[in-house]
Amino acid sequence: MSKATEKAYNIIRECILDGSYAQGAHLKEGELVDRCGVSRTPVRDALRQLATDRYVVTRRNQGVFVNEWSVEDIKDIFELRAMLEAMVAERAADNVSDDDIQNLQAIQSSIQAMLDRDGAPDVDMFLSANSEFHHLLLDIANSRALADTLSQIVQPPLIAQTARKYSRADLQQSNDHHQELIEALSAKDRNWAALVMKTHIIAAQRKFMTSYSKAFEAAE
Amino acid sequence: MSKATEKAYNIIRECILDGSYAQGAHLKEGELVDRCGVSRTPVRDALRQLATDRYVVTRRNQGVFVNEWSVEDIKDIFELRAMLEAMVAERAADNVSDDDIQNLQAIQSSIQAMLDRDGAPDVDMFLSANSEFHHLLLDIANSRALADTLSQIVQPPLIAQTARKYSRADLQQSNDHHQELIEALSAKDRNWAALVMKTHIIAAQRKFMTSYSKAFEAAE
DNA sequence: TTCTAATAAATTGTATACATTACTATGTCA
DNA sequence: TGACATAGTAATGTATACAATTTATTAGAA
Repeated sequence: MSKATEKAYNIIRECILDGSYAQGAHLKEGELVDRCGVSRTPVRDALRQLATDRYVVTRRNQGVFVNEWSVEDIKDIFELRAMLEAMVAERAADNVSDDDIQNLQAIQSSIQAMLDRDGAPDVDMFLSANSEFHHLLLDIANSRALADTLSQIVQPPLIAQTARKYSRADLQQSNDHHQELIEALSAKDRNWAALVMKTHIIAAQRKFMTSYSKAFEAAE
Repeated sequence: MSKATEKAYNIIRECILDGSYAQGAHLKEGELVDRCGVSRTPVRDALRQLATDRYVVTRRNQGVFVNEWSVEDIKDIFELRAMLEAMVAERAADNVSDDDIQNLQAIQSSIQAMLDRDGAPDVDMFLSANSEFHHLLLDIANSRALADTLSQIVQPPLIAQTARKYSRADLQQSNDHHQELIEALSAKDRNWAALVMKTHIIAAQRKFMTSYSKAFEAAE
């Protein structure tokens, strides 16, 4: 993405994530031009990219609207993601090197160190390290098809929106899963790795769905 | 997509599919404007859409290039598709109605009737009926996440490019798989359905890879 | 000759004016 | 009052001019 387009993309994306534009809201190009300080051309480019990333949907001659996700949609996304990430884990188990193990372990340990400190857990740190962990796995799995597909599945705004509600216990469980996954990879056991990963995602789903269902019901 | 954009999209896509633009070729906007008879704006929109559909890749300040697929990439795509379509089959088995079964059977029978006729098989008819069959399954499975994901996985030009090389026996086997899938769905047996579907895709992969590998080697 | 630097050409990125389409409000008729 | 037609407004779609960047060409020096 070029400079102006990227600027518009980030601003609009942030507005969707923080709720400035609610689900189903109509994003008007003129307004976005004012808000982003660039002309219509990069705004339109940004909107196309946001459509690719499923933040918005485009309707011909009508414009762009914030994508709406039902509870069923979210369930399906997690189910799909569990399957895809399990596939990543399997392939990673096939390809993994000693160096990879060390790198994964380093991320896991850094999260653990954060969790062991007193005070409120640093959720931002967790989110970025967690994302790093999964991306490293994707590298090891070495499949363009998987990487491309996952990048468009994991996006949905809703996840980023409510990921901050995890408790310390939730984060600890997640990092325990990471640890067990590293064991499975060290053993080059693709079945074990796949099952740990499915567990990991399904556990995340459960925690997400409880908080999301409430938010969803409250919104109606 | 709007009128002009759609026109440009179809023309450029066709040029990629028929090889006018080879893998890795640089698609220049100026040239495409001449070829499509529309201005740069819709041409650029079309290129963005082709990027989301994985026909091309975009490099900042450099332009758009025809996506290149290695043999490994193609393998991974089929593997991924097998898994996704199996998931579709499972969910379809859960949701399927009597009407759905009849509609699927109608498509299967129309393909069979075509195959039973003398002379060369009508590959175009097969491709469109086959696509109809899989889309109907996707409807029955009723998952936006799956539908969105599959729509971007099945795209790769290469498949459309060499699908025409299937023999009558290949097409018959494919339609036999469809028939068995309908049986599995009638029995509402999600495991059977998933396995038949995986078989279906893997068989297609095998046939595709043999012809594609040759084409790939010849091109070097 | 080969590498580098400067410059020219070509290409993409951005802004904006104009065209077309969809939406809204108003007023008329049933 | 309500439905429909119509005019006006506002939005998206398209074309084009201008800016920034990259790529190609040329000239010069080692």
